[in-house]
Amino acid sequence: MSIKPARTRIAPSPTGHMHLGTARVALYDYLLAKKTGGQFILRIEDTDLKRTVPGAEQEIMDGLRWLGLQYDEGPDVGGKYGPYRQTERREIYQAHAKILVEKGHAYPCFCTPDRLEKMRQDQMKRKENPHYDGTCRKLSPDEAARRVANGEPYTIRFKMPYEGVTVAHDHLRGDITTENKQLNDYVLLKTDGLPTYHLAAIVDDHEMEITHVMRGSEWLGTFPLHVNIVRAFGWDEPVWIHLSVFLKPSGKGKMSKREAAQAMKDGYSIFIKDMQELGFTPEGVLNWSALMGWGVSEDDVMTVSQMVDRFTIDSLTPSPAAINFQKLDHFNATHIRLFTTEDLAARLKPYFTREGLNVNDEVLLKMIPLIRERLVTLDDCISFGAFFFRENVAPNLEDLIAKGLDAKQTVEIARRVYQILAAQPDISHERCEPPLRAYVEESGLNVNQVFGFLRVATTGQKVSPPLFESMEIIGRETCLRRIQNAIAMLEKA
RNA sequence: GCCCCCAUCGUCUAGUGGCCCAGGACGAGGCCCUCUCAAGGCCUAAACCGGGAUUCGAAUUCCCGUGGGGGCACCA
Repeated sequence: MSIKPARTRIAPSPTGHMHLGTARVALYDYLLAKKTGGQFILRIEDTDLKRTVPGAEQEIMDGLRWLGLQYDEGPDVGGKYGPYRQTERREIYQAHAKILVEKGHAYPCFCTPDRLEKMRQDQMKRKENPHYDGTCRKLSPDEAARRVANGEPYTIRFKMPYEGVTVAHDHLRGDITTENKQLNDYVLLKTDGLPTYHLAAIVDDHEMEITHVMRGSEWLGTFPLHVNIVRAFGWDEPVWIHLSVFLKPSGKGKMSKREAAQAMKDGYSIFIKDMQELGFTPEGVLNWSALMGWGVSEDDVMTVSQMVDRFTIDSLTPSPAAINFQKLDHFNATHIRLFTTEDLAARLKPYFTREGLNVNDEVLLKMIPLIRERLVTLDDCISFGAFFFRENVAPNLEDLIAKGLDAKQTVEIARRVYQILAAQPDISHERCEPPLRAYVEESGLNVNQVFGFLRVATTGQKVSPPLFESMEIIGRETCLRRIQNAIAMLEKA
């Protein structure tokens, strides 16, 4: 691990919802920057005007902030390497494209999309690899300049060597050798004057002094191109790290729209914006995604600061990883148990409020220790603890009836239980459990028959936090009233 | 079709020639604890894709298959 401060960047394009994969790369970028005392940068790659969707940029910024991956430089925070939105940097790319043309590494191309498309069709028909045929590469500089001056629309293409090989070095995969004839004269600058990714990313990474480029392995195909562009400029290369992609849970192929929809049905998502709503925590999501593609030998529950301590780019893994949502549950639940009561209270409150419940802060603080280890997602607090904040509960009659008994027999139990509890000066755990246990003993009933009734009567549900601790929080008056209601229900049955 | 990448339990991974009859985590199963549900504790099953080669010795190196993934745009 280099001790020199690293400058890393996450460079998403605002073309849709922020994906889990983006979050993971951002996390690694963040970890490396923090570990080395460097900077983590957000750059928006919005050069495809047709695909840019309104709000997507904001979603990315919100997503990063929600995750706690605050960038040191970016469109909305500034920085001395700005602007951080590529559409605001078009002159920079045009100037650089010009440099490449002047150095003989690029050339203007006047071929129309129609001609290109026809050319491609012909090549396919002849079973050749689709590639630019080099028509405009043969143009003399003078003629090219004349046609440009004439106002003819043109693109700038990179002049890829026809012969030889390009050796590009990836930190995780070693040297990757590609025959140059496999490569293409890619377009660097489009007719609209905006750059393609290939030019924009390379220029920006250099201009912004990015030291480590982490990106998805879908860029491996054009990796040799990028390396050639850097070399054509005569610049130093960053450390390149191509991360593997995420596969769908079955491991067969990457996540598609269909899988994303299925995940949503199961209460999961691959989009960051959904995570909070589904009750996931930044800690859980981060810890989970960190471990897909990063090999940590043991004790893999980590906070972000622990991740910073342990992170090295050498421990990243190159193989594709299947998404495993069960593991998300595990990490989420584990982190929830690590939160302080106060912290958890603040995080839970919005979910209760969302449910239309009026939260009493004192009660909230008291009930949290009871439900904490039962929560997998934050919104589970509703099913486990909504009854704490309701005036009345509405149990099902069949749940109320003790197992193996009928309504009539249960009424007997209920009355007895009421009597016992009403006789207590308070409804504390210490006070209530012993006499109730004694009653179970002498009546010959089993614990679940008695406690089960009480649980359903007081909480309204069959599954709840520990009974006596819960009753203590619910309070004497409310408990007794709820038991009375239950008795009334049973009597009517 | 062509090119590139990847390959250890079902899944995520540790392992950089002997420490490995392969370790951890999730998940699964069992037991304990127990007022429900959890949590927790203990235990079990579960993997080096196949074939060659190098070596005294290979999960670890090299070849060839096979499988999987990605790419072949004036998209990123």
